Amino acid sequence: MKDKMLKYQRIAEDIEHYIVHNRLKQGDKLPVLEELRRKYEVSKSTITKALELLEMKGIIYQVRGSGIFVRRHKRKGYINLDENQGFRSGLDEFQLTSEVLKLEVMNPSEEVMTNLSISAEEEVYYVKRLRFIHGQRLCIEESYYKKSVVPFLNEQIVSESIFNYLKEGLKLEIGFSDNFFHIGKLTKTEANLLALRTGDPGMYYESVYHLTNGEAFDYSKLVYNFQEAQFYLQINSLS
Amino acid sequence: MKDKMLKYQRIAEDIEHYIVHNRLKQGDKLPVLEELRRKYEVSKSTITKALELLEMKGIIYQVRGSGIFVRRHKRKGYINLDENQGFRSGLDEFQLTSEVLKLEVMNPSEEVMTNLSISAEEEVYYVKRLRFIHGQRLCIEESYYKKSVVPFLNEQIVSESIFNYLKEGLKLEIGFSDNFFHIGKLTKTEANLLALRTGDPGMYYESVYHLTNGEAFDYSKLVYNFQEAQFYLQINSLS
DNA sequence: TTGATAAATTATACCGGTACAATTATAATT
DNA sequence: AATTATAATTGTACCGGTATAATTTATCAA
Repeated sequence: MKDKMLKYQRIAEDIEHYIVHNRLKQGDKLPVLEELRRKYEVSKSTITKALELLEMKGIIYQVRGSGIFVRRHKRKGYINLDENQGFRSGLDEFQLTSEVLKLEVMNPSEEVMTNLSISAEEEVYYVKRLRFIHGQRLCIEESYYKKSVVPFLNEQIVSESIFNYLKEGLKLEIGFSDNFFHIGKLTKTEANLLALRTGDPGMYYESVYHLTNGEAFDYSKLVYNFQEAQFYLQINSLS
Repeated sequence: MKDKMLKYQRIAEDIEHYIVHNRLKQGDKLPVLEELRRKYEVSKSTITKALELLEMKGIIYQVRGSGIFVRRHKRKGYINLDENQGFRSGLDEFQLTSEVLKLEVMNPSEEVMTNLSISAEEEVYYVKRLRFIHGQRLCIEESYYKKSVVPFLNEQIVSESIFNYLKEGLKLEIGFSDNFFHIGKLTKTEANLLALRTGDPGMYYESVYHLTNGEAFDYSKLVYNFQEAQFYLQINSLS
């Protein structure tokens, strides 16, 4: 769990726990920087780094001349897109299960080659799953993993959280992802899998995940059930 | 334009321009940190800050021990949700126009009171627009602005970019926003406005915008045309 | 040629300092 | 009481330093 956590990470985590544990709400004031610095016995810049991390995560916001405040929104039950590597929603997990429809090694199609920037020779794992949230059909998921990065997958792993396996098992570090989506009408096949009707609304979501060194290793296509899926996204002004 | 730009902002902008101007692509290497430091004649930490900003914007990624690389995805025509304050898509703007359906001062409904954290007495501007992209119906937009923050709006302002007016005209600084969305079927009224059919797919998108001091000032509800709207979202692993 | 080992490169963590800008609290003035 | 000027608070910009971890390159041995 704590492979050798950095100071600022540990502090950020501690402050987040403090916020959650004490049930602080939007706008509540945290101790001032200098006070935090004394408490954790680190330099000012380390505290600043920790707070910056929390700010990016949408946990706090800082106001110059004023203080450090808690940032929280009220709505529950939304999938947080900011941290959708395995659908963790802050601290309380969603109850997700999966039915594996297909698992095989194959050569990439044109589409997969483009999105993963690989040649036709390079092999990929293909995983097709039906995912459930609280027992309801949430989405159809088709994923392609570079075999050179993810050398082994089996039914067992794939029926649980793949990203958890990638991080804990393979010690892969995910750096960033590109995500594309649009709305459309379900085909007959899709509708059948989601227990909906042909032509019903669906959200088509594509992701390309990259390691910290920039290498793309996973291309995934999802089709969401319009009745079950609702999303949250926090956006910070960058300046 | 350059109210008094900070060093790291100016440098970040310069590097971004360099990337665009020289048409660098995904994975291209930028000069090493020490070289940039010499070029811009600033301290290491200022360069670091500039690069951090570019990294958050999804322009570059950095690899320890290796270097600084350009991050670009290929797809065009997607609305970038990361910088959707007025729908700027990087450097090339979308061709957006608006038809104003309603503009008035009113007292907030329960829904608006909740989302803006205000009382029934506080007045808000209500703006309803139909927005077009390249002449096609893109979305219906209903926005509520706190009158205490946005004291004046007129037909002229509202028919153009409201956020541009808020930033340039009122010098408001937007800090962050909470965004919620889900998929559904269009009502008759919505379908009429978007020139679609009742029951066609639609994306329902809600935003709450906050100033840098944390105060919520704008609550907006959008309904997107499924045929026109496609979205892009870059997500960085935070650690 | 291969594969292991060492060295150089490069970004990041962390320190502690000064200066400054935005806000808030206090005092002075009307 | 309300306004205005002043001071204190507080987060941010920027500096330049040491140490370290990840990667790449160079070196050496088999």
